[in-house]
Amino acid sequence: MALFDLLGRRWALGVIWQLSEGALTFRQVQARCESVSPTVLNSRLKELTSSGLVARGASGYELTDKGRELFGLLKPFGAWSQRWADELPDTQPKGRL
Amino acid sequence: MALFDLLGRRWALGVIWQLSEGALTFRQVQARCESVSPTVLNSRLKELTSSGLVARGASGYELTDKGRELFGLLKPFGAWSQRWADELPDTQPKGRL
DNA sequence: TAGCATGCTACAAAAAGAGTAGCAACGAGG
DNA sequence: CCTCGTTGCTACTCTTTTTGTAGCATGCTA
Repeated sequence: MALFDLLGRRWALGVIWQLSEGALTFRQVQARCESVSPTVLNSRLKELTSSGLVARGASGYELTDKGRELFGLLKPFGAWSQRWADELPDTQPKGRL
Repeated sequence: MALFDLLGRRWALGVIWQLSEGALTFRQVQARCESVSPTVLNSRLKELTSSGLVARGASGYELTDKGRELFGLLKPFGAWSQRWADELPDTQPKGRL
């Protein structure tokens, strides 16, 4: 459950997803996750770093081996979410309570 | 990203995980996710229901076919998180900022 | 030295979540 | 019919998390 606690925070999954395509600087991550505030991004980055999923390399933040492992598990979600969105024409995927 | 937005809310992943073992009543889910408040549980359940991942059956809430598909993708996380927790002896998995 | 990008912190306001109470609806037992 | 217990859920208050905007310190280039 600790993993779900870590990943169940806003932008945690998004950051990992963005980082999977290669190392990114702080501001690059920020730009790709459009509405993420630097405060939260910094928190997520610290959490993910101290969890050994992300590390700082020469060219910015990047996934560690563990992080890439996790992304391997996460990758199928991309394709699945496509189909899911397609087959969900009548409901609002972004439905906020 | 809509999927990550949905799953990146507290207890969303946990609820799906619990429901994977069979239908549960509202209070049963509540009991298994120890610290989830009824307010949030109700929100998550509504969100997941309107996203077509969860439905109400005779014996409570249960995963739909889509929900079970998603759980199929989620399942490997269980084993992976074990190893991850083992290899992370010096940091706090529950580290709150 | 001036300019610019980067990583990050400060701070206040807003949103989400936790925790506790309690209500309406239902069935079982008396 | 009247309790008793269970269930799904809402109300309400308080705390934590997230947002949004500013801005600072550092490092590089010119």
